[in-house]
Amino acid sequence: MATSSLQAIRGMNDVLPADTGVWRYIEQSLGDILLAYGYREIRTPVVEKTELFKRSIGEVTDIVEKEMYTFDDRNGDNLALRPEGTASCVRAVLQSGLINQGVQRLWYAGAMFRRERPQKGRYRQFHQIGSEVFGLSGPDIDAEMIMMTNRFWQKLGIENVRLHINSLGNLESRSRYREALVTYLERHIGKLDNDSRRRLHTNPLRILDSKHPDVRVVVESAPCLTEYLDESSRQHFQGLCDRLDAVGISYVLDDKLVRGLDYYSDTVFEWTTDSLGAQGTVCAGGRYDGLVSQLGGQPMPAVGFALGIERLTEMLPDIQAERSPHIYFVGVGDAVQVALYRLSERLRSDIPGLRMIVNCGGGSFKSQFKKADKSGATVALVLGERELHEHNIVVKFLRRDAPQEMVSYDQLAGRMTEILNIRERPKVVASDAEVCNNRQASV
RNA sequence: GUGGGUGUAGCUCAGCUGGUAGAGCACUGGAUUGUGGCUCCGGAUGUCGAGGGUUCGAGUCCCUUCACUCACCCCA
Repeated sequence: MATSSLQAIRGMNDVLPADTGVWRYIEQSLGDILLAYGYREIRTPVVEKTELFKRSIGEVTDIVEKEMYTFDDRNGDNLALRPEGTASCVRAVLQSGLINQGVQRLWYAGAMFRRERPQKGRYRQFHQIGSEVFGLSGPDIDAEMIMMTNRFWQKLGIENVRLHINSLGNLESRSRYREALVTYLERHIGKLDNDSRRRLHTNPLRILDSKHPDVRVVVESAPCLTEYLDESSRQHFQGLCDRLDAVGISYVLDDKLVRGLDYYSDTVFEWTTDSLGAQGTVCAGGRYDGLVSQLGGQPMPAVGFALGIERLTEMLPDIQAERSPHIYFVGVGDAVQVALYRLSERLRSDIPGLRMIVNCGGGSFKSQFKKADKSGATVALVLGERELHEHNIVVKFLRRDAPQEMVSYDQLAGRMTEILNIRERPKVVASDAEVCNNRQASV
């Protein structure tokens, strides 16, 4: 790789044709499940005012302090590439008034940006699929989301993931706990590493999931978050556990699980794996009942989660979606070139869903057949001078030991349909409204 | 931001104590002048990541820098 100047930005990757199939497979599979649970898609801009993220994620989090891509717009606004999806989603829902139109089950997918040092499973531009629900305060919706994510893994065939759950309690109990924790940690300050000391007064809960061995020992006997929960938080959390038990989803109660973003309260959860090295979190989320009002709306309960697509792609076996062409159309000789396109275009019209590569750039029979083989096509159609005169086409099987056939122009589409067993993809419905209309029409 | 490892052909890599590049795969042409996959024969390909230094001479040694990668950190 000698070209140095025209490279992609560090930590921002191309997804090449060999991999786009996996991406599509993930996006489509998860999109289907979200649709099945009644979640609707929302799309928001990649750029927002920096202020939005400061007020939601938290001023003293690492994301806001040192990982955001920010810049001044020409009018003086300070803007940022979004480091996560929740803040934008809340903003959009407030701005549009959707928040006042009853319960909203929403999902989004898109690129997020954090300026971190790249490593396995962590990139500066990465892609998340996430979901946010507004207007429900009970543990039922928390459970629903976890059930839905559980279904993601089933659908994708991912088995080596574990669910961790915890409750952070409401704002009051959390700040009481925070005080107790700080008091405790200050007594053991000698054993804390620099990072933990720095956090002691900015984001002390994060010290709980430190990987530093000495710090872990200190944390072992720290005050327990669970003991500070009030009755309603306890009941909420118990309600979640009961529902997970009921559907047979196993989980680890992890009282050291806190999340890095400030806005979480009560339920937090995390799906992790040990097959991804240091970046083991595949999907994470939780409840954030305070965020909507924090951003200027009426108080409104909310839950959400996000998952990292790159991390999923690395956990998936090579599921090469069947995308090879059905037909490679070989055409040799100047005289056949016009007829070649008359036939191939007619064939495309006659067989919806047909995947066909028409040879371009000329070449001998031999070289065209080599390309046909390499394309992975099931059959080669052959049009040469001879076929042109006799008004027929040679059908040659590339993957099966069968004699080649001679077919007339008029029989071609019929014979190809027999051979290739093509299923047309179901039509995508444009909008929810259209679904309703269709339903009424068919009643 | 901090540490470790690695940068040689499109890909995977070899290149001993310094003597100015090689293999396999892939690509391409032919054997087979209208038929791919197997076999055989031939061909093209490199600013040896970049810049500087030491040396008669640097892929090889030294410095700087960039990128990739893993871990810390962070988090999806």
